[in-house]
Amino acid sequence: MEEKRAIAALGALAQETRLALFRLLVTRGPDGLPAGVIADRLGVQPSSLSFHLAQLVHAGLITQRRLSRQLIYSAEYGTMNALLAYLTENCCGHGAACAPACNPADRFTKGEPDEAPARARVRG
Amino acid sequence: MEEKRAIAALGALAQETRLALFRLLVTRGPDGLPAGVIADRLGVQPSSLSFHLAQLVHAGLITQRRLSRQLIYSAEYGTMNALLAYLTENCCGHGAACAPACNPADRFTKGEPDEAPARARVRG
DNA sequence: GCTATATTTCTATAGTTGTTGAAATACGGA
DNA sequence: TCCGTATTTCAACAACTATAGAAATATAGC
Repeated sequence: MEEKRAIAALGALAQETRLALFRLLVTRGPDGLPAGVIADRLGVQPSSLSFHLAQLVHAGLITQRRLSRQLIYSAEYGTMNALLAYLTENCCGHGAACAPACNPADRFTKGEPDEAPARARVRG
Repeated sequence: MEEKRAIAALGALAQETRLALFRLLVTRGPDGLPAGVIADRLGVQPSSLSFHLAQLVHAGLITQRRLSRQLIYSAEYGTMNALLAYLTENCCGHGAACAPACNPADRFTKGEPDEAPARARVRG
């Protein structure tokens, strides 16, 4: 990840509504949520939510897809992982980053078993 | 980590000078660097650097200590790790975060061997 | 105590960001 | 085609953030 994209991502997350929004989507996996549901959950006005959604999309942290009349937003895990790697770059020596990839695939393809899943692989 | 502290940390990092500054300190480990050296490396004016250093200190991402006439700044790895955990919370299911702790201790106590060190332990 | 160095604090200014409400656009169904 | 729902875009304003330069503070050595 280059500096500019990292700053965009950090700036996008450094705001109450957007941080809550992103964390909400992170827990939802690839399915995501429609804008209206997000607005209800977070208690923000539609125009304000739209503004924040656009910022997160522009930063590459979430993606948008249309499903009939609704716009569905979901977390972009790759960007988040790249950001974590960028922040921790060289923290443990010689070009290595400490942060591994967050990989929600297991959880959302296996029907959420009751026990905690195995750790995501590093750079998986 | 609570929301307010996470936002403060993200906001502190979402700026060109501060992000470069934090990443510089991350590579230096507990030894850190004096303000003057940082100003030279980043090419910013002392008053501007001081402003940015204060923001990072306030966000808990770096700490300050005095060494004679110099003020030495170093990265606060604990805060960074807490932030990574906060961002990835529940991304892999059931309250678990994917991001492990970045633990520079090995590197800085073993004299930086030529090969890459073992991965930092999770929540170590 | 005086001087030099290292760094911070203060003040002013320019630029960026978030909120609101009203109007516009996109889609689906009668 | 007309209507209702879902969502975005626009414009105006208040609040916050970054920068520069000048003045102030802290420390060390003579």
